Amino acid sequence: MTETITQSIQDYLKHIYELNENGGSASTNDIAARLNIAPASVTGMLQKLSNAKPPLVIYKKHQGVTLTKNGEKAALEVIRHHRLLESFLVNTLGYSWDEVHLEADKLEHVISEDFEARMAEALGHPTRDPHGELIPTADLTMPLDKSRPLASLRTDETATVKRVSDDDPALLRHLHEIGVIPEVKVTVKNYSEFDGNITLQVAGRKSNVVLGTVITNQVFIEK
Amino acid sequence: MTETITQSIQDYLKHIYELNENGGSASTNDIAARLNIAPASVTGMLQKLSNAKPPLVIYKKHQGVTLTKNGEKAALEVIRHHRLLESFLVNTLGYSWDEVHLEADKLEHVISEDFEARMAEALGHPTRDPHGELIPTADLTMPLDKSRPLASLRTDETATVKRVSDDDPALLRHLHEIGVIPEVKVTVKNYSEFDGNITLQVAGRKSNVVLGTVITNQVFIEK
DNA sequence: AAAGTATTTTAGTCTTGCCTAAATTTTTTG
DNA sequence: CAAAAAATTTAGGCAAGACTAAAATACTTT
Repeated sequence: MTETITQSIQDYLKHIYELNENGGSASTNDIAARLNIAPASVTGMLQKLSNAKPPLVIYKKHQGVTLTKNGEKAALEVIRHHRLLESFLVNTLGYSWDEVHLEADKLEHVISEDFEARMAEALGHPTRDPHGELIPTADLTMPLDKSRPLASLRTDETATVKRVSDDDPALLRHLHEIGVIPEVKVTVKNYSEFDGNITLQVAGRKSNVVLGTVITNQVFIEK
Repeated sequence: MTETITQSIQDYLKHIYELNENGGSASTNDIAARLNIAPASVTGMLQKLSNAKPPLVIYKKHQGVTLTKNGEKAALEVIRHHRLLESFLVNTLGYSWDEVHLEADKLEHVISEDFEARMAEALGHPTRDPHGELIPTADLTMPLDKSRPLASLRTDETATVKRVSDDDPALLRHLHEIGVIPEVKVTVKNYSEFDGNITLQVAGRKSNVVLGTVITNQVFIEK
């Protein structure tokens, strides 16, 4: 009997997926921090998920956790929902890109496959959401992301903004204000060895902006 | 400390509201049937809701249950969500009127007040959903419904279809096929004393249709 | 009005998903 | 490399919201 994938489980899988994207396996503590629950609760759930049939995660005590193929499919399903929803809300209901995240976090667990398909259709099967994050395909494959942090650019290099971290609405509003949004061309006019500050020229803007590493590590570009 | 209104509670309140609309107080059994749960479970929840502070229902053992003002507001909130969602899904994603119900049942508990407001705005503040059901106003008042069953019309009477019961998708598809949809003018060409059948002329249609009471009691008109 | 039937409530369980406190393991550091 | 610190797991609990079986109440019918 296949395990029922509850809302709570979807949230675990989604966050484990994202943690796996960066470093290898996701730690109990990191998961707990992201889900805002106690680490002890996470341990319990991980045990459950790894004993599910079929297992959704691979879990060895004290060594963090990785998704199985099944777990990954379930995670990508949720992520696809989330990112399509963000696009849809921006497009159809005039949400701004700093407002969509919370709403999508709730809706992603609830919409039907039909709803998902209709959104994709209505939006013309987009490949990125409003923050530039790649949308898993309908057959649940995650496209390869070739972007790297703006922080890695040096003086005189030019690139296109592809993606922006979406979890801080205030940062999103600020980036929008200075024109740093997906598909915009930017040129590094200066890189400071000391503090990592980058002086950036943004296409279509008169004056340059100086961005610290806190920001330049949250903005991703492709050359 | 105000009671948290969970999804489950919202469902109870919504169905109690609808049962209250017809006969006076809602019985344990009727609620159980609508929610597809055991009557014993309903009793437990009713006790909880009537002991909440503030109470959401008025409940006397063995005598069914009624909503308090607070309970009614909460119910109307959910119903407003549901009906706006139905309109929105039909309008924006091309759902047909027999497909929206299930989707709206899940979404109604999850959307924010902001989402609700944006939908209302985008739809031009509609007063009825695709089935013609009245949408509670933004300040949570239910407009007065003056419609009555098509079954109550007699030969040579003419009226406008206002509303159609939305819980049977097959019936909805059939009604759509024969053109019996909100705001359409109809005329009774014949009423049969024996079986209650009504022969109906639908504006814009060539041939008349004969409808039994099962149908004519689910279609509501105004003269 | 008594008997039988239908409805409702009580009592006791179960599962999910979270919690805290304490124990254990792993990692870091002097 | 041992001691301290950090991370993780175990153990025991709790609340929500469902269930079943049995008891109690209310309604119907003769």
